[in-house]
Amino acid sequence: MKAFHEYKNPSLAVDLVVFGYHDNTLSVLLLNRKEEPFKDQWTLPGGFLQMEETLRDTCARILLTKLGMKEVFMEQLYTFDDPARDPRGRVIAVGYYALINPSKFGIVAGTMANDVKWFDVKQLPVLGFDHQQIFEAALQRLRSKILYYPVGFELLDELFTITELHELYECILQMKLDRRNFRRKILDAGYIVNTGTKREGLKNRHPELYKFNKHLKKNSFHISTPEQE
Amino acid sequence: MKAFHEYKNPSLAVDLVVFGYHDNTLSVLLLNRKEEPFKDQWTLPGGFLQMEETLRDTCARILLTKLGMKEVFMEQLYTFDDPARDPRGRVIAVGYYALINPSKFGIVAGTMANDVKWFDVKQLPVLGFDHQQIFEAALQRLRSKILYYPVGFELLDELFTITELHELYECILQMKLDRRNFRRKILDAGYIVNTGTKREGLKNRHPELYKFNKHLKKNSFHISTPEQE
DNA sequence: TCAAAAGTGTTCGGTCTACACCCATGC
DNA sequence: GCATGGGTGTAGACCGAACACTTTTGA
Repeated sequence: MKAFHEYKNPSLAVDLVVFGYHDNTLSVLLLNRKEEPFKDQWTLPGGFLQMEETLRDTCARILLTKLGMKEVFMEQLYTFDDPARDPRGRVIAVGYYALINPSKFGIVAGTMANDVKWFDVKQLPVLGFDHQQIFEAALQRLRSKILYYPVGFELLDELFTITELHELYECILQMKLDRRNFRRKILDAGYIVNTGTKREGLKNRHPELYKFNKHLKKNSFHISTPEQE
Repeated sequence: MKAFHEYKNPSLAVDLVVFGYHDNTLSVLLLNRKEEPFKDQWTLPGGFLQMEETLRDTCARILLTKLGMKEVFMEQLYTFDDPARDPRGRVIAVGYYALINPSKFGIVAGTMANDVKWFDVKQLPVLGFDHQQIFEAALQRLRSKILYYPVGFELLDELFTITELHELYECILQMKLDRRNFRRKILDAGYIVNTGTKREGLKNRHPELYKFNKHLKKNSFHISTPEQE
């Protein structure tokens, strides 16, 4: 057996799938690379792990320095190890996904540097490296997670109406959900709390505003979908 | 930005949670370390990634060379990155779990080298490194996966009775499941095929032998548990 | 008073659960 | 024939899906 330090090590990177929700559209944040390889192509934000960092630290550093975001929801996805995934050499990438509310950081389409851009998940450009694969894993995880875990609140404002939450679910899952059954499911699960206030200034009846219940009793619910996968 | 090769890299290892099922007991394979750190303590089998290997390759190499097993079911679990998880230095470990049928490899308790041993998952010794955490993640994954994906067949012989499959489920989930409802659920899902043969030589009625249906139509089922988690 | 969205309740049908009964075998 | 486990059926509870009606608001 070799001594501990004799092993050659691949580089270790994280790649981030940053989801944002705005105007009834689920988007992903992409960077336009200014260097080879994949110069002028769109890729996921990412970076190399520093020796003293945890993987979460690395993600947080990238989110803060490259994108100006902090304290966002984040979860590890999967570790991607195709030896050919990076033409520069052997790089193992740990995929993470993050959920952010774009309005919190004042970065919406058009106002950002032209090398950082939100893309509708339904209309992604060709991505460099194996980032298409990482993106797909993230979207799949988000879609299955939202069915049994209250993950949508990370994407909305602190106060929201049930209709807004409903639209978010339909947008992420890309399917129609019965409005009334959705409402009952979410309320029964105890995930949201009525604040007693209403959203004003709308044309029609003023809907009640809810907030996320951080101290919920039950720890799971289940939104049924016609095609379980 | 630093040039590509200037980054220092942590070591990259895999750690394996190898599950085996025998005599109505779910066991994990542990190694007794002969070196520091954690000398004479039990740990999960593991090893460092070689530059030309995928993570699966590394797992397969460890399984073959250390344990004499090949062509086993394997799945990536999670990547563990606590900077203090290995006292020798910074080591990132990608956890994998494997499901094997001990009778296939002729390694059962007592016949193996005394530094390799099966332990009942209910009576594990204190583990070195962060291997307790990795083990727990693996057991949790196995328990949730078996509810909707036909993963138990990796642990059984090619031919098995429904009662044997039922006992396996009860053993892994650590709960009683109604015998008759279990039978219907499994049969309706189409996951097993009646071979027409029967297990002979038992005291009572000879049960029918089934095999796993590799070409199933539906791709999911759901075993309900009293306490959904 | 009308259109449009928000809020509430009810019916129907399938699925899961908790059972009881018969069948095959070895002793 | 009897003890033991294997195979099959069924009534009731429960839950989810589909759907209709009333309420509130701005114009």
